Amino acid sequence: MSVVELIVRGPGASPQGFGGRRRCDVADVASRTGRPRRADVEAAVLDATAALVGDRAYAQVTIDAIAARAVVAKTTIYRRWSSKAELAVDALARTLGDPPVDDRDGATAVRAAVGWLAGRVREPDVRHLLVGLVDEAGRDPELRARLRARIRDPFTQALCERWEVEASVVDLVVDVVLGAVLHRIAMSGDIGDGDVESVVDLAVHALFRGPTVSVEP
Amino acid sequence: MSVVELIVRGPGASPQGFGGRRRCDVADVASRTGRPRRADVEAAVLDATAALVGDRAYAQVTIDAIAARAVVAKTTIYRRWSSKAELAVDALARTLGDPPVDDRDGATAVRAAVGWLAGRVREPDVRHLLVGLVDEAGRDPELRARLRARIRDPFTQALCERWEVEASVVDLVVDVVLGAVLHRIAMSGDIGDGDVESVVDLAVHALFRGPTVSVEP
Amino acid sequence: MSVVELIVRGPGASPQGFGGRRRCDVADVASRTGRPRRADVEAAVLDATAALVGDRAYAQVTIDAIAARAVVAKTTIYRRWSSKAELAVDALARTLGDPPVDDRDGATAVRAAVGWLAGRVREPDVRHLLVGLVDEAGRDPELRARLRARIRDPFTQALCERWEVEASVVDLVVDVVLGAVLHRIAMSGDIGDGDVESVVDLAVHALFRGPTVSVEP
Amino acid sequence: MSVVELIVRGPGASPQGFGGRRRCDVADVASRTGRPRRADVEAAVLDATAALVGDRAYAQVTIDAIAARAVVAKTTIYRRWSSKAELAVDALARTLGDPPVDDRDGATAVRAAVGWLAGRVREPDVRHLLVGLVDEAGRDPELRARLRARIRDPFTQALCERWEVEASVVDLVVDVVLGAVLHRIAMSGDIGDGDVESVVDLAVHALFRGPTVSVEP
DNA sequence: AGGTAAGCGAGACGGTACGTCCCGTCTTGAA
DNA sequence: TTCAAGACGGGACGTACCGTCTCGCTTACCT
Repeated sequence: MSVVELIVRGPGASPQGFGGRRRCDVADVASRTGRPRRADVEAAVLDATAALVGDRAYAQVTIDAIAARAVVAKTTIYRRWSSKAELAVDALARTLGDPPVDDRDGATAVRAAVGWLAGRVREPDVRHLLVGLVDEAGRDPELRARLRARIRDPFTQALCERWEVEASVVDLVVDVVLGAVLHRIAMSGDIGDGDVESVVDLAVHALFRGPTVSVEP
Repeated sequence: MSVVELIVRGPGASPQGFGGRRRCDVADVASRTGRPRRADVEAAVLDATAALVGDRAYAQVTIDAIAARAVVAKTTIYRRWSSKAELAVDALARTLGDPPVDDRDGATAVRAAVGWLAGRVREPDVRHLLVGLVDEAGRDPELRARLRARIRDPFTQALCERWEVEASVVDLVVDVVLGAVLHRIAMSGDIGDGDVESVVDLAVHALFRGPTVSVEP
Repeated sequence: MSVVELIVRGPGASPQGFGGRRRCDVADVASRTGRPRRADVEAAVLDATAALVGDRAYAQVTIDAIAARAVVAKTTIYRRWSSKAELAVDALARTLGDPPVDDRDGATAVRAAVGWLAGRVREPDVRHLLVGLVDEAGRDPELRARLRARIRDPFTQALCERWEVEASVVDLVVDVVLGAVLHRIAMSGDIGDGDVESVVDLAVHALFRGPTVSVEP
Repeated sequence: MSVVELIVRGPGASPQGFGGRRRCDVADVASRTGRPRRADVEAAVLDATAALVGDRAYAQVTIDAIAARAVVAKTTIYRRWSSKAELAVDALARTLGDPPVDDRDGATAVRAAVGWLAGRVREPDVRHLLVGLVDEAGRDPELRARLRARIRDPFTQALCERWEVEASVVDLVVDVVLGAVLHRIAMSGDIGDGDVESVVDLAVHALFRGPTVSVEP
């Protein structure tokens, strides 16, 4: 089961109450009666979101524009996602994708996976989505949980299962890599390949040596 | 707009909107004529911004609320800062402050300084401002430059002058620390003291060992 | 904006501001799709306008106040009327109403109708609206046309059809009566019943004698 | 003593309390101490006002624009006139000017004077000023008084003195002529020469026959 | 085959904030 | 004192999105 599938389905249907009255979760299509939902809407909307977010920043992308681009009514979007942020999380998960399969042994493969993540977050669409969500997550605990569950956890989990490293340390590594790359681009507009390498090395080093490093002058 | 300017541009050159042009930078006080700007406005607005941003997130803080809290007209704010972002940068610079003076020798003092930065960014006001600005910086190169110049450069410069480390490496350290802490809080709502330590150690380690680290399993 | 329109114009053709285009005319209800406009909004807004304009002058009445009084969002007003002036014309037409039916023969009835008009324009709401619009009409040809079509023409037409007088002469009579009454009140704050009589007589006299009168001392 | 002089001086210095604290009246330059007022400011400001009001409508002309055009500071304007309306009245009086001297006998000369007034009010500058003031006069009794004293009364008075007609009737004639012409232009954008003639004839007829006319069908 | 329940497109709606414009007042320094 | 210059408080403007709602129509499943 790919991370994307896991994300879209959710790791346990997680009906933790998004949306007051509506049934906004994409997954629980359980209802048998009535006209079934158009199957292609979800992908169209998610792709439209990612495409628009590739050009302008997240806050500049309006729901109306997404709806227009996806050739879908705004109502149809809000029927599936209760807010722009929720939609963005799904769009991000879909755009981000899964790390490539890697048959190599431990450290090499782990480094490659972290490097892949660092590379992905440099892309405008991923970056804009993530930065926009980080902003909104500051004022919405549920969004934080969703973000964790859909973006960070799948990655962490994959690494843990495959190469037996501790989850909490991997979480930190992910936060360091994503945070550092995003912040550097936010400050400078871009980040050089060398600096990406540095950040990844830094983080992965911590992964294997343990997080705490003694400093001698 | 001075009369001289008006004469040069010709009367009726701009059929409406005299006085529309602004000189928004707080710094270029150059103008010697006319009523001088109230000296206390800047501090009042900046403090009001920081105070409001301590409670809710940056995007939730309206210019009207800032004006009301600073007991100042909205127009007065727009006369000095051309946008909310520009105002936020100044508020952040003011709120952040300078690292405490430190007489100790090299590594210890550097670590302390970086640790101080990590601690500051955990505070709600600094964090909200910085996260909000990172979001907006994605779509505004000038804001990026401003952010660099007002927030990161002073810190970097202080470290470089005092303890002779390379600026580009310090920049990276700052980005790693800020990025990692912000991202962790965005994902988890909080960051433990231990994790802060880890991140600081990680970054400072790189500072002294050089950025690139070879990894052996 | 329909999906079809969007497709024709191309996706992303207008990078922001979807839905920015308005169809402000209250009349062209043509659109059959979408949520229908609330039927009671128009009357509520128009009545609110007339009521507020009865107290203070037209320029003092804000759109926000009208919206508040009509218990309607400001955006809803701007969706139907593209400007305050357009709204005022409709409010004026509604408030002014039609001259009372009159079965009497020619001159008597005509005089009564003109007298009715003179009486109506003395009322604060009609007067404030008309004076405000006259001011704005000076800088807006479309508003002039609208004003003619909605206010003067219906009255003129009614008189012409019923009693067979020439339209151009009736137009002049209307302008004389309205103009004179408004101008007198603007200059003096009020106009006596006798003067109203004089003005009406003056105008109606011209109506039947023809407009040009030779003067011998 | 010309009407303009009469207007500028005021028919008795009339210190009826415009402006709370300031001494805004142009006339009472009595003060002996301090720097004397620049003599040319008044004409420059009044001319600038008339010139600007010739292009755009009264409400579109800002005090800043007038100040810029007159090459004068806004403060200087407000030192002499307490509001835009008061300034406009003076500008109107100056622009309007006096009826040309006329040695002919009674009716002919009276008709010529009224015709001159009708012609003046067709000019854009006079018209815009007058219409704008009529609008504002609706909400300001003092402005009404000023308008009467400076615009209508001098004209009326001149006619009364010279040809011995009753003031109240002349007032009505003036209101009919000005009102009708202004209203027609407001409605139609222009008024033909024939219609001006008609209006003048109408009014002057009333002047000599007495206002009330019996109507027989 | 008809009924029922939901999906869908379209767009109106309430609400909030924005950034601009202009008014009339004020505060400085120089004349 | 006057004047130039321009900051200031205040109020309204018209726009932009958000997320909700209400229509009429469509499309499945269930009697």
